[in-house]
Amino acid sequence: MTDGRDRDRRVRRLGVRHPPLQARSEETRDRLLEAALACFLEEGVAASSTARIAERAGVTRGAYLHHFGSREDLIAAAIGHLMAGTMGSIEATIRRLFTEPPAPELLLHVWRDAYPDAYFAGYEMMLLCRHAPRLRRAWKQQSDALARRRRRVLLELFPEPLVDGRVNPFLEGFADFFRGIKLMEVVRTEAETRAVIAAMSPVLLEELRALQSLRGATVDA
Amino acid sequence: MTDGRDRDRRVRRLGVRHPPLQARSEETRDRLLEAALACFLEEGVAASSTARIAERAGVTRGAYLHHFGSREDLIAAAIGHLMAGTMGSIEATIRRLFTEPPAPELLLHVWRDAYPDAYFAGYEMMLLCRHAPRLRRAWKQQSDALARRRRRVLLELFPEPLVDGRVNPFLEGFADFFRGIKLMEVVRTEAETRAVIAAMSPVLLEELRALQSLRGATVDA
DNA sequence: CTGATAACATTCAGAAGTGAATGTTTCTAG
DNA sequence: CTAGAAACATTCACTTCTGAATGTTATCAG
Repeated sequence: MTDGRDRDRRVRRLGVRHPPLQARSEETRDRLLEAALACFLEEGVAASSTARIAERAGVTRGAYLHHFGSREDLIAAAIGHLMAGTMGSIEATIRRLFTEPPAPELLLHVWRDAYPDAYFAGYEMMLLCRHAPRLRRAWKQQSDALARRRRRVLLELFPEPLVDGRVNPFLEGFADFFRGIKLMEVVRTEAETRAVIAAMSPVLLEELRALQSLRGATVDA
Repeated sequence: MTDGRDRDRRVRRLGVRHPPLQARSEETRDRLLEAALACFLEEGVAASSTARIAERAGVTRGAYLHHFGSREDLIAAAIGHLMAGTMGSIEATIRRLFTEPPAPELLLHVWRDAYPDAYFAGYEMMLLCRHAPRLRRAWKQQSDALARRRRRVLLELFPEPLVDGRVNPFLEGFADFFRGIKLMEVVRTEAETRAVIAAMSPVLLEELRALQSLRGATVDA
């Protein structure tokens, strides 16, 4: 009951960090999350028991249980861990989309760099959200943080009035297209995937060009 | 061991169908598959035990076990059942795409009619395919059948040389976009979804118009 | 240096799920 | 009308997973 309050008080008393112990703890936590994501990716979420994850992390099941009260806790944390890990890549991709010339290769690179296999674990967890309110809340919280960061990048590249009106929604749709592509990789060959991207290239690149031409421009009202 | 051969011989001897018994059997099978898909959709594949599915189907666990030797068998069959059930909708959607005027509402209708919630079960099963070769084979077999049917519709609407070269790949990408949209519905409001569709409408509709203008035309070589 | 506490480890009991094994009923061919 | 097979039902044994309970070790404030 009062654990949370006690801990807060202690943390306040000691300052924000107490490195040695805390550091070890956070490393264990990180190892567990990394192992969880790797396990989800390679064996599937359903097949990833907490025991298997702890084993892969090289910690005991007890350590896992110390950090995460339940399997759901772990998954919720894994969602955050995955998103945090891909923030950099997403930021880089956005900059690239609106600075590099929109050639067909650009889309191939986006597909390869910005949509790594790790996303399969994300899709599985996203679908879990459908039936787990707590996971859905965790997802929303994390994706909101990601959206804020994305918006900051876009505000650098575009004048404010344009961002929410045209660039943001297009980027969402653009991302959705690649999410669909990524999902279908499960049952497609790489050649088929490339063919689909190639088929959609003209329209996407055209819109990209149109948006690029608006960079730095301002729109009144 | 010889069950398969014996059965084949018997079927050949008696003709392709022996209705009354066979009918009851197939009805049970269908109920199981329907229940499985409903369960997958409403509770998630992971949470859908064979017992729960049998219960929902209103049959005993024994009946289930008689029809499907393993849980994987059931899922493989469910993949086929889901695809078979959506064939008609897909065919109708394709006809609609290339006959109706490409207005923004068209895309909203496509989203609503051609991508029902039932697809969430499909996405979960698709992701299972990543770690289950048998499921992947089942998926490929079914989706090939679906592709053949789709091609037949397209050949009606377009002269042959165009189908594989331009129309088919575009349709794939078009579908991928909506798959991504559908997937993200898990963590989006309907308003957000509509905004994304609206943002992508111009480019998609333009391409659709371009393809429509090729209907009935022929290309030599 | 010492008590308190966080971090980690081990054991345990209960729940659930799967498929094999073994009945029982219903139907149909001959 | 009867043998036999298919459809359906029940029971059972086995494994696996999870989280609670409880024990041990390492760190730090005073």
